[in-house]
Amino acid sequence: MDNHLTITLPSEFDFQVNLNHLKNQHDTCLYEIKNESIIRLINTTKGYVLTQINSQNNHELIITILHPQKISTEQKNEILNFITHWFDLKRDLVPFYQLASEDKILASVVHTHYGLRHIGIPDLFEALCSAILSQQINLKFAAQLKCDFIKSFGDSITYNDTKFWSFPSYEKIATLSNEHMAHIKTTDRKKECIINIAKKMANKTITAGKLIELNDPELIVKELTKVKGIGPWTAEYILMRSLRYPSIFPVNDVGLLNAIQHIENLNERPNKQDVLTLFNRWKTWESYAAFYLWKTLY
DNA sequence: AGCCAGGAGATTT
DNA sequence: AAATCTCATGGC
Repeated sequence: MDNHLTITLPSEFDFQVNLNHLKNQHDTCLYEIKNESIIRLINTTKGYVLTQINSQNNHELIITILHPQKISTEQKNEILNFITHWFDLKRDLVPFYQLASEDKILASVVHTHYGLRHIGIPDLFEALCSAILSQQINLKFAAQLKCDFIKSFGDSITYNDTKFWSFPSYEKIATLSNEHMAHIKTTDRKKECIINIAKKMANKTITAGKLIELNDPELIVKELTKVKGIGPWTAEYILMRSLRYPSIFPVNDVGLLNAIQHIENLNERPNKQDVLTLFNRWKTWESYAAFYLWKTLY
C-alpha cells in the first residue's frame, strides 16, 4: 500500500500514553482523536496532507495518508520529519528515565506517564504565536484563544464531514492589521507583535534555520528577545518546544513553580534560585523534567 | 468578588 | 537597576 508510511519507534515510547496526553489537552483545533488514532492536517511545501497516525505495538507508527490520493516523495519526507519532531522521536529517553525514576520529585510523574514524549510544536510561527497569545492568561482560555485564531485565519479541509485545520501561515498574518483581529480576545499589543513577527518571518528576518545555526541557547534567547513581544519566557518556550533543546529550564514559568510547590508541599512558591538549584540535578534533561512537571498541573 | 493566569514593555521610583 | 503599572479576559 503506497498510502502508508511507517516510523520505527524508539524503545521508550507508549502510543496510548501520548494519545491520552493529546486527548487531555484543551482543544487545540489542530488534530482530532478518532478510533484511538490521531488525525491531523500537515502542511507541506506542496500542499496540505491529511494524515492518520496510530500504532498497534509501540514498535512503529503507522501513518495513513487520507488525502490527497497521491503525494510526492518529498512530501512524504516532510510528513515523516514533522511527526518525528512532534513526538521527539529521535531522543533516547533511557538516561532520562534512569535519572528520573530515582528522583523524589520526578519519580511519580514519570511512572504515571511512562513512554510520553515531549510533545513539541514543530512550526516556529505556531510556537511563537501560541506562546505570545498565552502569556499571562490561564491555559484553558489560552487554548480557546489559539483556536479562535486558527479558525479565523487558518486553512481547512473537510473530510468525512469533519473540518481539519492548519495553523495560519505567517504569509497570511503578515498582510493583516489589528482591525482584522478585532474579535480576538487579547491585547492590542499582542496582536501587533504577532503581525510584526509574521512580517519578519515573511521577509526571512526570522527563520528557524537561522536560529538553529546560532547553535547556542543563550545566543538564541538573546536574538529572540530583541523582537518586541518576545521575552525570556517566550524565548525559552521556543527553545524547548520548537527548537527542541533538551536542557532548557523555564525558571520564569509560573506553572512550573506552582507544580514544584505542589509536589514539594511548600507553603509558598519556590523562588528562582531554589528552582535553579533544583534543576541542577536534572542537567541535560531540564526540558523533559519541566514537561513532566507540567503534567502534574492538569 | 477578587485574585490570579505556563509575561512583557513602559513608566516611575 | 529595581519596583510598579498596564494590558484583556476568563477561570475558579
